[in-house]
Amino acid sequence: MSPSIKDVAERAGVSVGTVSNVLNHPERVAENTRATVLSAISALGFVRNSSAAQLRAGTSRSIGLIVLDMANPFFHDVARGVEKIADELGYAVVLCNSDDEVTRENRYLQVLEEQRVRGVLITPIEVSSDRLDALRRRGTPAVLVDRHDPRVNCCSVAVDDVVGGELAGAHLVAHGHRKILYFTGPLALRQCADRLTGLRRAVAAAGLDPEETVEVVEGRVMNARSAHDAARPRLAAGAVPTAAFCANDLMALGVLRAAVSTGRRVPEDLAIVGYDDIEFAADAAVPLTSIRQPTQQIGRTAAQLLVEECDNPDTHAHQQVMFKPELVVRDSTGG
Amino acid sequence: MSPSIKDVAERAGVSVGTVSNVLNHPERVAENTRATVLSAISALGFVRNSSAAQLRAGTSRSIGLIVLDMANPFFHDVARGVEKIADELGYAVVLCNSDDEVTRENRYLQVLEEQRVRGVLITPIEVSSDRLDALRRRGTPAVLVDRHDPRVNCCSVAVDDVVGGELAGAHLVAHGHRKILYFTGPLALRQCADRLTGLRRAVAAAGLDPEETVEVVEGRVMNARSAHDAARPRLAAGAVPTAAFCANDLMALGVLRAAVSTGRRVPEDLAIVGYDDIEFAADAAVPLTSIRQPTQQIGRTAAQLLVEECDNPDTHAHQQVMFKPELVVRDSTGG
DNA sequence: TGGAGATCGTGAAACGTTTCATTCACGAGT
DNA sequence: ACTCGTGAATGAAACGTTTCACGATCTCCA
Repeated sequence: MSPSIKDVAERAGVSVGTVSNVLNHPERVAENTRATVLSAISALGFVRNSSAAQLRAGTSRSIGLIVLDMANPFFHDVARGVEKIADELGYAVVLCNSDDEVTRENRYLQVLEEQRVRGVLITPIEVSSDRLDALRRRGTPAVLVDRHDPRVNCCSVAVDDVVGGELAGAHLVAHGHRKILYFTGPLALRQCADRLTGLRRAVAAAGLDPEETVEVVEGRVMNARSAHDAARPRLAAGAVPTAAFCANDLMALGVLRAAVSTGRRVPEDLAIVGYDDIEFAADAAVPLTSIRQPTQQIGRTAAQLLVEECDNPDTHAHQQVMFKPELVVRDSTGG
Repeated sequence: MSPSIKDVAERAGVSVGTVSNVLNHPERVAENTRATVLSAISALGFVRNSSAAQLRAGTSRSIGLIVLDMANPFFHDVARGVEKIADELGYAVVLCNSDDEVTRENRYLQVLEEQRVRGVLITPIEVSSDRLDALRRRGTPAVLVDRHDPRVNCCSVAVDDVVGGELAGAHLVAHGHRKILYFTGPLALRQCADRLTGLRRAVAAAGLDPEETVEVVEGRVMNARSAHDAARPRLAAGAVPTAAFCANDLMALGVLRAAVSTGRRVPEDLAIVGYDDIEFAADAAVPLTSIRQPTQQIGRTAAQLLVEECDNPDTHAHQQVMFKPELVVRDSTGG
């Protein structure tokens, strides 16, 4: 089908080894031979067959990245960070989207292993994955993203969600709020539970009773619609809460809409704090106060850890990196 | 390093050919041999080396997808549609994000060609790409996504932006608006220009003078911030326009924020129509009327066209598919 | 009993690279 | 005149599969 290195060699009147050298070690071949070969290459439209190259080389220069959900700006930024570092270090990134489905996750792990990637960056759907363990046992390093390994068996990079909850709680309490709604997804998710822990801790630290001050509104899904629906009845009644903390920005937007449509002013009648500081947070009708995570940094660090492990499999020591989130104050809490 | 088919064969006491058959044509091998081989496989933790397989097979079962910007929900949905069809037809999708940089686009085209993908789906950054032409000339089919080929040399799938502009214009005119601001990105972009053409056409169709009715506000970038900044002075003055049409939803959100912060009520004082119908449009403080494009459908159709071309390179005839967008009415125009 | 099928399994070739030991050519140094 | 060294190119082996023509073994029936 497409021309091979052999065709190029023939046309240039050299051996295949020389053509290969032109491709991979240009300095080893004399000026004019190189020119002849290069012109043969472009005349024939030769494109290297990476399967053959990789088969022979035995090792690839690529890493896999499996994210939970490409629609989520968080993971998009993580991917950006990963690509940046990979680029610098000469690795290619194979991007996979598990879409929160275990079967997809497993399929991608299989594909990546068949492709002999050097390592894998992954936000696993479940805390422990047999498929992932098997991969690691066979010698492909993995780094967990936005998760921690309960057994400290591999590197991981995450953000401290308890601190995030505390930042939000302290901010609201400092503004005088004494009745705070916490809109959250399933508390079975570590992230949701940790943020609540932080919120309560901040409330307690201010000498208030968490039981009395914090009301938890737990929903199944974490989108704007569900938060809007959950918030409406609690706001319509002219009720007590003066503040809402939401487990992500989408939910915060939902609460904001509920406030607007029930005639409550933000932040005068209701202060709102979101989480993630997605792009839209700053551009909401009332710009949202939110908790920002160092997303790109997460990706960069994860990639660095992975490459470090690939390059020094023996001396490598696993690390659990934990970043601190940061509070971004905007109009929704009175700026 | 990792065990090969040969190790498996040895352990199972069969030939390599038989192991290969177990992997690829299980029906050709007897029940018990198959069982022996399978247990050898799992005992050794054998994972097929896809480089070798592909090298020998000569052809891969994968297609490339190069999108402009993974952060954009539009492309995310397109990707979803592509994956769905590819899945059904047994193809793997290699996802690439050119991030609007020509060098990245070219690098990915190179990588995909080296991997011998069967075909490429791409939203090219520039109308014509030499690298892409070369790829096609060498026999890798390509389908354009959200773009059209000026020379009708390959398949393409896009949406009619003129119709989108017309829908928005007709809707606003029907609601009595006689002074409409059009917030847009560079009119050099076909999409932006087409939407304006449609808007003017609708205005003219209602017997109004487009020159007088439509005021164009052209910005360099198409995000919420820029639209907000451009809108503020034009709204603060208690000025004439009663409606805004925005070239995308992000800009519409920016205009909405400008309206809220200058005390204009939406839709009473200012009606707003966005474009794309992104997820957030429905969840904005005032849910946005918007123009919806059949995004997943675009991805599905593009994938089908590509696979069709891969499977029947000879009988294949290029098609330029053009979908019609649809108006989604919500509160921001008085629902 | 022999022969025709059918059913399974074998073994070697081939895919397109990279690598590396080897050869070649040619000056320089003694 | 000879070795030595150096820079350049060669050619064959190897990477791990898949494929395919060919045996080997069994079953069935005349």
